[in-house]
Amino acid sequence: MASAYDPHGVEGKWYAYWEKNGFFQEKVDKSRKPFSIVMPPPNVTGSLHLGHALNATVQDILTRFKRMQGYNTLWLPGTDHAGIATQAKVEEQLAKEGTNRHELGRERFLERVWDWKEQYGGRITQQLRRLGASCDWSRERFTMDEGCSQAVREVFVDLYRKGLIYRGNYIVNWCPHCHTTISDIEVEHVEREGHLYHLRYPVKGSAEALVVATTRPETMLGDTAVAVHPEDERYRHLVGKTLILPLVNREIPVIADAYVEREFGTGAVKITPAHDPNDFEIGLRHNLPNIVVLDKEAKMNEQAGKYQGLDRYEARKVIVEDLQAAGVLVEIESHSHAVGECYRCSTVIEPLVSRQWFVKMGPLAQPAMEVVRQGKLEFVPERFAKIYLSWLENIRDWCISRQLWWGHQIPVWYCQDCGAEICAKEDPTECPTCGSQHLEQDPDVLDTWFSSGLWPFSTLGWPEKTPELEQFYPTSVLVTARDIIFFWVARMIFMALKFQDEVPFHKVMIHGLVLDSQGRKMSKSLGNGVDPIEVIDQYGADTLRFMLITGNTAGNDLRFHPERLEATRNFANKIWNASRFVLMNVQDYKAGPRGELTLADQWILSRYAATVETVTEALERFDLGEAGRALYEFIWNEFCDWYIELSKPRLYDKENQVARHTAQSVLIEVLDGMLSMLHPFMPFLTEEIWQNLKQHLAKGGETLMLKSWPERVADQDAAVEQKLNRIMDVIKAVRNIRADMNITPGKKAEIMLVTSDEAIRGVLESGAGYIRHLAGGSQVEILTELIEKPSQAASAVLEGIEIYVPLKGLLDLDKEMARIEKEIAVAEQEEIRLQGKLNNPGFVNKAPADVVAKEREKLDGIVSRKAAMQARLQGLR
RNA sequence: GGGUUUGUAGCUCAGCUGGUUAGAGUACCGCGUUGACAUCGCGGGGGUCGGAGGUUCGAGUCCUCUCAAACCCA
Repeated sequence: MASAYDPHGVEGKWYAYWEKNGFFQEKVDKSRKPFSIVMPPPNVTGSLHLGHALNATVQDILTRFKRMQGYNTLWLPGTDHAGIATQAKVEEQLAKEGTNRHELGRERFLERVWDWKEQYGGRITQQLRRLGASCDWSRERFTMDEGCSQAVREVFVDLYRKGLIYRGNYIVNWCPHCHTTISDIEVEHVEREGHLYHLRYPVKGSAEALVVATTRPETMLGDTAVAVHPEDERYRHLVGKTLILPLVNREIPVIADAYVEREFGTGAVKITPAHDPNDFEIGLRHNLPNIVVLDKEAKMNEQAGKYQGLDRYEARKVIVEDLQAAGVLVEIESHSHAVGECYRCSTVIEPLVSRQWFVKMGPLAQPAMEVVRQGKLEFVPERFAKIYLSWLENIRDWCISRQLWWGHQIPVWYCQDCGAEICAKEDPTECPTCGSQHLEQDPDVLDTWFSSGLWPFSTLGWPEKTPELEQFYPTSVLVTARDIIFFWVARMIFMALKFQDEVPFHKVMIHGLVLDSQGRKMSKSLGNGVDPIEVIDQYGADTLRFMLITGNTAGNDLRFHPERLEATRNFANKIWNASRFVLMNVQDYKAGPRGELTLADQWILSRYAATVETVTEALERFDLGEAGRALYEFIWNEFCDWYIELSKPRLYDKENQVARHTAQSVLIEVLDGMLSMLHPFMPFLTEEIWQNLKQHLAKGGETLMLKSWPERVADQDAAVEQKLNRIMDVIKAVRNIRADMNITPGKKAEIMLVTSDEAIRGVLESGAGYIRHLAGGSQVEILTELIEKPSQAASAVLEGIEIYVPLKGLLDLDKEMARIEKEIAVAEQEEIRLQGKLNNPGFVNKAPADVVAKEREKLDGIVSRKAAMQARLQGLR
């Protein structure tokens, strides 16, 4: 084995081995408890980013853990057809070829998209393999595959027939760049500097005028009213009067509506129902006409008269000039306000009234809120339940039609002869009303989230009643980032409740976003993205995985710091070398009953037991960071720093084969368990090592990933741990002396330990060898008392133990006295603190007896330690 | 405007239901290479836990207010 771990070659080798042998696949097995996860499908156009890497790592850890625990495990992968994104990719291609989708026609265009998907769509799933994802690729799904499409049809038709899907003329978010509607949550609100234009609208038949304030003067052409607050004294007399709309000379009414904010602008708002969602609502309340003045390119249309053909921003300029010339413009104020942008292309969206398909949310949202309120579905961390609920409480109907070609085409046909509207699971051939065969399908497709909303059950075979659906549904947990709670999580929940009468998953585990080192979102435009594949190439997948999950706590965002990768890489190397040490020293090991366990053996087995417990419990509650940290500490600080060192004398002692064999057996046992627990976190490294270790194990197997999870054995031994802790304290104290006294590590020194306590004496005697070995002792002498204190010795005092390191002629007396004085000062501080506490009647009377006893014991220890140090100081003077 | 989160060592973060002298990694200082590892070992310095009140015998941890930052919603 090389002296440093090199992930290159190792990772690909084991992934291929696992996948080829079908270790990721499990058949439905009713005799075992199921554990299932459906992967949030990444966009088929996408390539892996760190967010995916974190998401997949979390799922993989949980899956590998549960698999080792013996659950019937399924982690189902797949990709999302990503309507706009994918269509845009192919349109880009076509543009390069000098053509476009309209020239190609719908059918040929879709062929091209499928071709594209076949060719490039597998990229992200290949990248997930690099990460070590142990999902069952044999069950990989795609939101547009046959089964998912069938489910979409089923759901659409059912909701349509129940009146939960309707078509209507409403205001929607139109992206002039993507040429499609987008849903409310696909609009990002961005704070922008703009202007507030004050315009004077004359009152008909009067010299008076009403001044309105607006950020979008160009939409005035579509104004159909002006609104004021009903209780606004300034304008009360004008309500019901008629205004003359400048430039177009249309008569519009002054209406009263409580929506108007009196303090904002002039307190009078122009109402353009066709181009503003709030105005649209007001328009409905007051029965106002909608006048659409912008077209699908966001250019002024024929309703705009002489402005027709102008882009909305050019139109603004021209109209403002005209208004000024007409004396309508009163003033222009600077004003910053939130502008809606398309989440994909950042084009300012245009609210537009048009005819679209909607899902009626009220009846679907209610049960979706109930299951969370009743605890049938839990969010981890639970605070995300609040965000989810408040969103559903204010939900508006969901616009599901998209003016794209790539996606699930809406299963509604219009009869060209009688005008009938047909919604059917199977494509109809003739009109059921008039028998005509002139049917035309609605050209729009469904929002991508409509199909991903069905993901937890469509991927398990629904609408068929499959064994998979029966065994693995509801899924155990959904793991996802917090930014798609609305987009996706909520939709899966209400769809599942509607079509399965059951939650889609028992728990939702929300993790944070991966940010750059300055805390900014990673984005293409900022160029601050980090490619996980590059990280894997450089450090290995195990390092990336471990760094991602130990970086912070559940639900919080994580800043990406390259230095942390180095630290984790070092940890991987540490494991590698500790394992290398074990393997090098067990070459001759033969299984068989071991001899008596030493204190060190008992100690590491006790610590191991505690670690199994901590790690298992942490994983059970999805606290991966805690589990990872517990493993890190056990492996580095306990196994490597102490146990390996403590085992060396026995391993190197050729005289005592029983002792050597016993040490070997404990090393093997602990290493085996340690690798098992670490496997979900660092699958490649652990498999590589374990394959070398398994020949020494009673229970081998083909792969570590199918090995059973270490049992939670309750043999943690507090007495043993206390004993070894005492020995460690002595070793640390001697090391401390040596460092302070500049005794070079190579130089051995005599160590004298004095104790009058029988029990402590026993412990020291059993640990004398350890002390000599780890504290650089030439010999260790244990005395009950010391009549003549050595004057030429450095010393330290522990509870019940005095330590002397004789330094013939080398002792710097001043330095030694200063050392002791400093120690005494620290002890005194502590004594004062404890005395104060124990003299407080409130504490003594009200605190639990064991807490008080502990404090008293501590004080006694300090007092005697201090006395011993003072005596020592006297002796030196 | 409403909501959520964060504020602990120079930096990045732990610290579960309030109870040892508040931890780790990294950085820094000193010593060190004979047989797991210099991607290492040993030792060390460094924090009035954002601020102010309060509850409590006891607060980094609970409550109120306040300051600062990030994000979400309107």
